[in-house]
Amino acid sequence: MPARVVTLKPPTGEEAPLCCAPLTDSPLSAADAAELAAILAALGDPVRLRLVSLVAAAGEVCSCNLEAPLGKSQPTISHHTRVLTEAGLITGERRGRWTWWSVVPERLAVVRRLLGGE
Amino acid sequence: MPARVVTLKPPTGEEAPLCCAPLTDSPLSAADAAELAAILAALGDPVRLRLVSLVAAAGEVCSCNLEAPLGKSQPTISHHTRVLTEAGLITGERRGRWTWWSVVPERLAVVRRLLGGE
DNA sequence: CTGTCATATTGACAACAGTCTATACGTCAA
DNA sequence: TTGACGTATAGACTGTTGTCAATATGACAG
Repeated sequence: MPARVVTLKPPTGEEAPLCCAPLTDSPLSAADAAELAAILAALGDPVRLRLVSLVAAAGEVCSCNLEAPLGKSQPTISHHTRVLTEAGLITGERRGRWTWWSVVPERLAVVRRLLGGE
Repeated sequence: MPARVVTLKPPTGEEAPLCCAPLTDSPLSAADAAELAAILAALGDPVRLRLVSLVAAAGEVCSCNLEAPLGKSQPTISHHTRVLTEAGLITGERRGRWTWWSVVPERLAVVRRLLGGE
């Protein structure tokens, strides 16, 4: 089992404005649409959705505990964690040999709000 | 401009259970993940997102008023409206020669709830 | 019936995405 | 340093997706 704590760098330097009104209120700008679409596309895969769900429900999960429940190979899991990380939906924290993943709740909140959340 | 009102058939017969707890509370089943992912994938395209946004903001829009703001050809618009319809996110209503599109707010609400909306 | 107009469908093509095997990289223990 | 182990990357393959030109469908007007 893991031991020390070494925070990973924020994998992408992308800063997300993505702030404003729900898309049901006023037409999205092309730029906002592109950014929101990128997040939604990251969530638009069954394996990644379940991955996010597993991580969210557990609080923290290491990659080694994702392969079995998702039924995918290690490189495939690594691929999906990367996509989700680049979308800002999860973050990885390296502790020794293990990488522990957790969700970024604010990112999901952004999606909810843009989708018309009250 | 249009005239008579003839409601379109519900384009896909798919009935969506997709009911339960937010994916942040407990791991999604493979089936729920597949269905939610399909909706999110439909929203995971900039053109479709803006299309939904345009329709939602205007209440109702006919296809002929989508080509210009989205900068896509007529068949491409038709393609995207179909994808969104099959995902249950918009519905089309035929009035004479025009098809008027409107959003299905409950469908967006489903997404928000599954994404952890309170 | 015929022509016109709005929308849908078809077919084609390039680009992308999900998956795997093989391999490289980093970290810890001895 | 060396070996073992968890994770990341590279490369290849396949299936899907966004797009458009061409064509079909369906509705209204005359």
